[in-house]
Amino acid sequence: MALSRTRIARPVRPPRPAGEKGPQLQAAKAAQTRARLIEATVRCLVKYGYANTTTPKVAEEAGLSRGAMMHHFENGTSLIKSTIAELHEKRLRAFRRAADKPVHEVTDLVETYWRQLQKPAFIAFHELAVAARTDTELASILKPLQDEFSEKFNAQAEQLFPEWAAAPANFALAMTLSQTILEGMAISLQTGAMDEGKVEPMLRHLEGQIAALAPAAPAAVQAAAKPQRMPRRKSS
Amino acid sequence: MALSRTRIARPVRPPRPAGEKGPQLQAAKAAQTRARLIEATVRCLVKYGYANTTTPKVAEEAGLSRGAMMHHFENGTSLIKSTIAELHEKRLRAFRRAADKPVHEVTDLVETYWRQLQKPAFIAFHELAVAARTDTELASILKPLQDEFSEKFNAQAEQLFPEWAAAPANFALAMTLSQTILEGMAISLQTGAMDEGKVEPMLRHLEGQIAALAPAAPAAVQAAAKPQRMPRRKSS
DNA sequence: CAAAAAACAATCATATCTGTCTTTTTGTCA
DNA sequence: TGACAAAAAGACAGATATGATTGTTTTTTG
Repeated sequence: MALSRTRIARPVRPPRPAGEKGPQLQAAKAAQTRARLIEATVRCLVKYGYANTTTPKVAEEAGLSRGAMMHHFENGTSLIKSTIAELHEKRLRAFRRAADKPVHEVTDLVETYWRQLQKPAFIAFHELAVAARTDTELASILKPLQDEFSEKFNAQAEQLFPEWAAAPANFALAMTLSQTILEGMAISLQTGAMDEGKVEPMLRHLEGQIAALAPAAPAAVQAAAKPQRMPRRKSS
Repeated sequence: MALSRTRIARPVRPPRPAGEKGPQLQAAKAAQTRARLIEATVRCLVKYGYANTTTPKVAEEAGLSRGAMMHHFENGTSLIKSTIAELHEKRLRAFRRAADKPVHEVTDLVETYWRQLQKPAFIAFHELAVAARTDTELASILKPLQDEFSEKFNAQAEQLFPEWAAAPANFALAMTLSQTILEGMAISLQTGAMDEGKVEPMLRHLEGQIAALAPAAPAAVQAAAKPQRMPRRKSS
C-alpha cells in the first residue's frame, strides 16, 4: 500500500454544525461500515500481505466500492492508521480478558500469549512491523504502540504474579524470554522456517524455564512435567 | 517487486553458437555485472524492503540502466531467484568458514550464528521469507532452501559437537531453542519490538541453557535452570 | 414534504512498475 | 581495419494503484 508521502489535509468541514440532537442511526451505520472496512483490511493483510493490501482489494473484501471507502477514510494512510489502532486495542483487550480468568499459574501467561499469537491479528501486526522497518511514517505510528504493549504486557504480568517483585532481573529476563521465544516461533511457523512438531517441546521448555526463574519457586521443576492440557488448534 | 504472475518463458536462444574459443574477458565482465546487480538487489531489500524493491531501484543502485539490467536478467523474477540463490550460498559459506576456526566451545555456535544474524543478508532473507508467506511462487523457491539450511545447520553442529549424539532429544531442543531465540531477537530488534539492552542477558541465558542441556554437562551455569527431563523424541 | 447532509458509486488524471522492443556503444576477432 | 556480437541505454505500451472529482441514492431534519 506504500503509505503515500504525507499530504496536507485540506480543512475538514465541521462534521456536525451543532452538537445538539444530532442523528444517531446514520452515525451508527457509519461506524459499522468503518469497522467493516477495518476488518477487511486485517483480512487483506493476512491474505495478501502489507505490500499487496491495496485500496481496491480492501474495498472488494468489504463489499464496498472504492469511492465509498474513500468517503470513510480519505486516504489509504488513514485506513492503515485506524487499522493499527484497532489491532492494538484488540491485543490489549485480549490481555485484559485473560487477566480476568480465575486460574493464574506461572505458565498461564505462556499459554495465553501463545494462543494470542495464533490469531490473525498477530500476523497482520507482524506484516505491519516488517513494513515499518523501511517506512518511517508507518514506523512512527507503530513504534509507540509497540512500546505501550510491551509496557502493559509487563505490568500485567507483574500485577498477576507479585511474588516476582523480589527478583526484578529474573522477571525481566522471563518476560523477554517469553516474548522472544513465542513470537519467534509464531513467525517461524508462518514463514515456514520451522516445523510444527517442534512447538510442543519448546513450549514445555519455556514453561520450565520460567518456573526455574521464579523467585520462591515451589517445586518449580515439576511444573515442566505437568501434563499438557491445552488443545492447540490453528486459528483460521 | 511482486514477482509477476508466472509467464511462459520464450525459447532462450543458445547463448553461445559453439562453445569453442568463446570470449573470456567479456564473459568475466558479464559475470561481474551480474554479481553487482545481485548485490544491489540485496541492498535494496535491506533499504526499501521487498515490496519496494523494484527494477528501476535496483538498476539505479547498481549504477546501470534498466535496459542493461534486463539484458542480464530477463525479468524481475529471474533476478530475485538469483539473489535468493546467492544469499543461500552465502549463508552456507559463512557457516562452513566458521566451522574451520580452531576453537569450538558449545557457546561458539551461539556467538557465530548471532553474528550472522546481524549482517544484511539475514535482513534480506527475512524480507523474502515474509513476502513468501503470501506469494506461492516465492515460497516454492524459498522453502527448499530453508529446509536445506536447517538441515545443514544441524549437521554442522552435530559434527562439531559429537558428544551430543548421546542425547538426540536435547540436541534437537538446543538447536531449535538457539534458532528461535536468536532469529526472534534479530527480528525483534529490526522491527523495533525489542530493546537493544536486552540482548546481552538473553545471549548469556541461552548459552547457559545450552550448557545445561549438554549431555556431559559439567557443573551447569548457576543462573541457568537445572536440566529438566525432556520429552523423548521418537527415533526417526 | 422538501432541503441538506451523509453514504455510496463511478470516472478521470497522474504516477509508477513491468516486460518488450529498438537503438547506440563497446569490445572481440577475422 | 571492419564485421559482429555482447553490453548498455533508451523508448514504448499495458497494467494497476492512488487521490481527486463528480454524480446518484438514501437518510435525517426543518
